[in-house]
Amino acid sequence: MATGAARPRRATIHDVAAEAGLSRGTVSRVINAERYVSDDARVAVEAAIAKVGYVRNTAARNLKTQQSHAIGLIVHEPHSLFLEDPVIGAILLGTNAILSEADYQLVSLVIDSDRDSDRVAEYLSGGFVDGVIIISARSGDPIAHAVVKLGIPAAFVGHPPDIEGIPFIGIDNFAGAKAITERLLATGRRRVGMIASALDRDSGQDRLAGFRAALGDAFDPSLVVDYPLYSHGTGLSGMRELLSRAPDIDGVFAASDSIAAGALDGLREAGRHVPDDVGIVGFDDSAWALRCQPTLSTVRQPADALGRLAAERVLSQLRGEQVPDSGTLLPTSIVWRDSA
Amino acid sequence: MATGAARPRRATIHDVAAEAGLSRGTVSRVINAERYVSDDARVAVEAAIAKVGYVRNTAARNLKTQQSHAIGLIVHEPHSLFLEDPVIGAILLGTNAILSEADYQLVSLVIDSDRDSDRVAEYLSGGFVDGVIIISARSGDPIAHAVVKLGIPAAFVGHPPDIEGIPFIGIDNFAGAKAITERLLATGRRRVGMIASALDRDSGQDRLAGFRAALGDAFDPSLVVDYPLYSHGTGLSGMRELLSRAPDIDGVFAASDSIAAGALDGLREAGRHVPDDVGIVGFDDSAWALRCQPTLSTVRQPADALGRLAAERVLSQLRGEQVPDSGTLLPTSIVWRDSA
DNA sequence: CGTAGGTCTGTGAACGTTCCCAGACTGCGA
DNA sequence: TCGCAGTCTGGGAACGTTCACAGACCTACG
Repeated sequence: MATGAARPRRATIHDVAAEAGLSRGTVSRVINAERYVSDDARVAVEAAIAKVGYVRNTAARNLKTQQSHAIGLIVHEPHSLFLEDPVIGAILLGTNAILSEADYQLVSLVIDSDRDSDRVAEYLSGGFVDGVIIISARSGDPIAHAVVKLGIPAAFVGHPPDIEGIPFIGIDNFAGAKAITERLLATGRRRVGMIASALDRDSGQDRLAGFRAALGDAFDPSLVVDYPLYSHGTGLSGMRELLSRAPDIDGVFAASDSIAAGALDGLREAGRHVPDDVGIVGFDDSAWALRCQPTLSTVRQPADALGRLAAERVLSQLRGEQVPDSGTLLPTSIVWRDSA
Repeated sequence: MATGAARPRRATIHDVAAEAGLSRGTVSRVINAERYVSDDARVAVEAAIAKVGYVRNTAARNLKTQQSHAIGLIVHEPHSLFLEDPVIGAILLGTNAILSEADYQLVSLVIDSDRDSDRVAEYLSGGFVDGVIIISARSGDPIAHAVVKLGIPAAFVGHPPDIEGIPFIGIDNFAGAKAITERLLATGRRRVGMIASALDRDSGQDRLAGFRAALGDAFDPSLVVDYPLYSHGTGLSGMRELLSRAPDIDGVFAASDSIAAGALDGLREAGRHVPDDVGIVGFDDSAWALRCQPTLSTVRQPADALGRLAAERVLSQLRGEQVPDSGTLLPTSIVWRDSA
């Protein structure tokens, strides 16, 4: 029999009240840790809860309180990348850790097309979530504007250039990119290029700007290629392109570790040795970095902390606290390994 | 201002009824696509819904119907692996596609420790999900037994050896492993080893058994190493161990693509050339396979279909249909590339 | 001793939906 | 003409919780 027996009726707050010889109200006060409950009552209720195996009915609670106790995590990436990108994964884990502590359910909403975008906007207006965390929003993002309009408590991870009124948590992409490029230059490289990506977002823009700032007058626009996605494929194509444009290239800053991994494959394909012929540095210090051959020098970003902080920002708005409108930038650090 | 303005009251079924000049009951019948609604009423209600921007209140619905409209996806893996493993990712995507079509919310429950296990068991008994899909259950799994006891509609992906009464969807690991090992042998390899993994699960066991069957009398237990996790690290350690045990090894069956990727790094480290010195084959045909250098010959498993089918099994139980107690095994195929 | 203020408890009402029943209307055959 | 089956609609009741309110009790102070 696969259909299973009829499930037993779940215990309600009434059963607990009857068992404890008290009223609904008192039980509710114990459950919600409110004031004005005597020690006797508290003990009795707790014993009764354990005895009848009571678990609070979320639907009834949500209905009465007009809240969903859910937070949406909106990710603007293709589904495939969502699963593949270790940075997003780490952010998700951090967010989830904080939210489950606070008894909130995380709902992941992946936006892959304009159709998704509309569906998610409708979902948000339906009150299915009490707040949202938005990852990697692009400029002109309709979802972000819908969130502002609906007045839903929110936080960005990363900083979309054109949206006001929502706090954001990010990293200093400019400083990180500048620092690692300088470090790469310090190894004596003369012809240094970049495989840029996601220029429609602040992360992509700022990493490029940092690279440019590090090079100063030596900056050569023909040594920069760019592609939309932070992906292995971007690195492979980008490296091929750079090699064809400048066969004498001896250093590459890849805008992410996954791109760097692709670039390494591109160099291997072309018979170049890393780091002797070409030095490569990445960005993220994700799971890719250690798995590369040779191991990748990269910029470490605290992805887990980004997720945690964003979640805390949303929760504090939900508690009605005044949240600083401005953003927070977390510091990055350089991890130097064997690829440069 | 980050706190946002007061949100407007959401339209209810009453508003729709008033707008359409009909009663609650009729509106509800239209929404739930029931019989006995006149065309006039249907049109009027649909217009009213659009006009007032009505979205159904899930909490109220769930409360009344005593269902959560959520399905749990229970994954027995460390959090890190959950994000990294492309097979699990593909299963998740397949599951989610089917469930969201049927208006069910997917809730991922990752079990990383015994504490998690207890928490999830309690969660399940709380009625937060109407059904569960269990991935990669180990033998003697307490959660699986709890599910049977609670009578929650469920389906396994993969087949835990000691649990009856729950349908499962799997692949024929034995046949796949046997076939690719035979193909590897056909390239003329003489000393073929295996890096096995997850021997506490059917997938691990069956892949090892298939390998053994393919070798027949030539099977040499000293050429098999095993580690708990399907991971890159397993492949690296395993390859080092195999090389130290049998320096003349010329073929390796890795129990997963991620293991194969690690093994490739191990061979590179030892200066062996693939496929000239050693031929390597993997299992899964995941995103890793194409990214390896050289590209990996492997067994393709329809991970997306596994997820879809498991979801459908659970949904049909929810509809009260009789589901065959037995399992379904989906066929695998061999994808031959450059690593052997 | 009366009263004020604090603590604690019980109860009715409400959240928005679905389910069920009663009843109105229609068409059709006896 | 009547009854009956089928179609359609309206409204009461209930799901399990939280909140507001009312009232009981205790202590302490004038």
